[in-house]
Amino acid sequence: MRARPTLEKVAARAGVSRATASRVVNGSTRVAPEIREAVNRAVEELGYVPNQAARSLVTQRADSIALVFPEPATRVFSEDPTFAGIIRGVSLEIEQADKQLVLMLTGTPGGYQRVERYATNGHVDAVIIASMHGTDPLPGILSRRGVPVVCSGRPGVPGDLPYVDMDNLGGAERAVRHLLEQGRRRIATIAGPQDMIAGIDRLNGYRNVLRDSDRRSIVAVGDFTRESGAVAMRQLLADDPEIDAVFAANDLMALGALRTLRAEHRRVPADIAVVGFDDIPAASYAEPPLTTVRQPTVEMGRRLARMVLDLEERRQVVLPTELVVRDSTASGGAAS
Amino acid sequence: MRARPTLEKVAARAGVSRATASRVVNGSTRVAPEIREAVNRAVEELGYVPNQAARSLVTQRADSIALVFPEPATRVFSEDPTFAGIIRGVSLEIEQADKQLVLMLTGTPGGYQRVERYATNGHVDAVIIASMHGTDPLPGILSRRGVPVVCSGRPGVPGDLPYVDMDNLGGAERAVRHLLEQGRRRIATIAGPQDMIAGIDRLNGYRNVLRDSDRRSIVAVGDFTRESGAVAMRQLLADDPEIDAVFAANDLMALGALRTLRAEHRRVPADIAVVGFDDIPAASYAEPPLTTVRQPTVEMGRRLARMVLDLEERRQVVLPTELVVRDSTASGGAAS
DNA sequence: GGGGGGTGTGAGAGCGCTCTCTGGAAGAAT
DNA sequence: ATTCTTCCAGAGAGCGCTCTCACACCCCCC
Repeated sequence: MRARPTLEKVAARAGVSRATASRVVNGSTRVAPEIREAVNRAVEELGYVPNQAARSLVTQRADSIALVFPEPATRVFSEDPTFAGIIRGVSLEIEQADKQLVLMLTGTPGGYQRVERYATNGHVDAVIIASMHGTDPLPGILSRRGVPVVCSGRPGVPGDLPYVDMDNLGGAERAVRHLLEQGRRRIATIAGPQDMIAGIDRLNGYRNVLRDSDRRSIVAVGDFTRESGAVAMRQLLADDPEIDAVFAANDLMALGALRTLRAEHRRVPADIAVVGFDDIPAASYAEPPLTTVRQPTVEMGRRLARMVLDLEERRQVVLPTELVVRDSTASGGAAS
Repeated sequence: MRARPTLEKVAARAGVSRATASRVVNGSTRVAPEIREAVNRAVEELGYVPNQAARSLVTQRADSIALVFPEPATRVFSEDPTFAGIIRGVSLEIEQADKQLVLMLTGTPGGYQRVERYATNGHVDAVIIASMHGTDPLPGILSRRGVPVVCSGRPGVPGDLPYVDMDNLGGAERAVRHLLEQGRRRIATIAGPQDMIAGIDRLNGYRNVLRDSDRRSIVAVGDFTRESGAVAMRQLLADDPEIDAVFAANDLMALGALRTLRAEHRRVPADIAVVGFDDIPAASYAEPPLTTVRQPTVEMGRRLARMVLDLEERRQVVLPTELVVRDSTASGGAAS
């Protein structure tokens, strides 16, 4: 590999000082047009690219952003396309800002310290944390150490940490209201883990709507996996065989529920309607296609990135979710 | 953010020179034990962390590795857990080597130039390319520019570029042989895109086995999406209604085929057996659970990383695949 | 025509680190 | 006892860049 040209060489070729060359490269306007031209030509001819390390050393900026997936997240990583969407969104914005995206999956339990070291270290300018558990200490720690941080999902501990969240509450409310509108009478829910904000909010949304309509809640709790959805559905059916609708707190659990219902010979949507949450690709291919609540995952990634890049005014953003109606809640079924 | 301590401060506190402090920090053995001890204590007390930029500037190494997903890959990103597995594997090894993982999704068409600039730039020490199309020019370009490169998947153009590939050929052969052993007579395939090595190899595996058994090939081509699998299956059925087995070149297409078969009231596996490839999570939850060929994706990621970290002897590795038998190919079905 | 203000360029320090080179002390060999 | 070798620590250069400061120059106004 031939040695890369330095600013010095560019300056020499253009017949100016290193300082002026630097000014041109960094887009300063206070340079005479003809000189700017000469420097740009030299840059072009030599194929000059600034040395990031040297630049960082003096500017104290790294021009890179860390995206951290804490250990619990890495486990579901492969089956949950939410993360893929976030990564894409973040990547899009980071690329536009001409910075680098450093991905950190804290696979090992000790991974946190590694992240802490790297982040407090000047390696990265800011950290985006795809934290699932609201009680995750990492955002607080980093923030206190002076590292700009933004969380995907509202942190559980109240405070002024910046975050981008989905409207889980509103989405759940809309989903359950939709079931009511379809004439469903006994509406159960398969809730998510109650130590995750998303799980809590979605259950609250369900409860809010049922309370307003004077119906009682029928709740089973899963852990966002397909298997737990199947188990929860069995339990729900055993508890109350009259159930005619289920709101699952995510699609994976809804898919599990569908499986149980098939095994128990309950027709969907004729006997029982099912709604999920997330709108993962598999939802639309389910049998029957699953009504669900869509989340703007790529947009979430973008906003997260924009926030740490200081392109965003607000420090706390909640993105709207959208009900996607498919066959699993088709109306008229309740009449049978 | 309080100023981070420098080596100078550590040296002062330990009562040694900067050079010696540097030696200790970098684990040189040629330092007296008591001095090493003193320096380590100072590091501890001050919470010293080396400045990577300064280090890179002099060592000419970036201590970070780029993982590049070319544009075509980013599209399927969200539905294909293969990539998630690779990322995890790479991340695991990189973490162990105490380096950084820079993720680059070349979302925009112009993204290639950005990757090229970054890589030839000293930003990263090496590049891992999750290239899907065998004819991707990027690996060759970077390699010629002196950047260490390794590809996930065998490059289409013959040469000595390092790669880690799955045993697509062997896996396909085993799958089709399995169908023969189950007594299936007319075995069709839904092939993948023929501009991807994985698509080509899997089709060749299918052909090899059928040729050896004097059966004729029945081929439809898809593009690895669920929808294309459904379409291909319809076409296959129209072409030859006597088909009693299908080998799909990936699980998504197999899932699509399953959907078509259900719509056409063909029983699986009684009337027709289905095999997929990849063993994505959805395969085991399909109706019926899908027989498929498992790929060691995390292991692939690890090997890719180890290769660019020079921890691997061989420059070209093919990882074994494994047939996972589930209900979709249960035997006896052909008799009905 | 001389002083003030503005504008564009160059000189040079220094970011924090590694690494070579030199020097001195201690041990081995004659 | 003297010289040679070995080993360890320190001095200092310099990686490539940015940025402050000083300086030269030109235009305008009184």
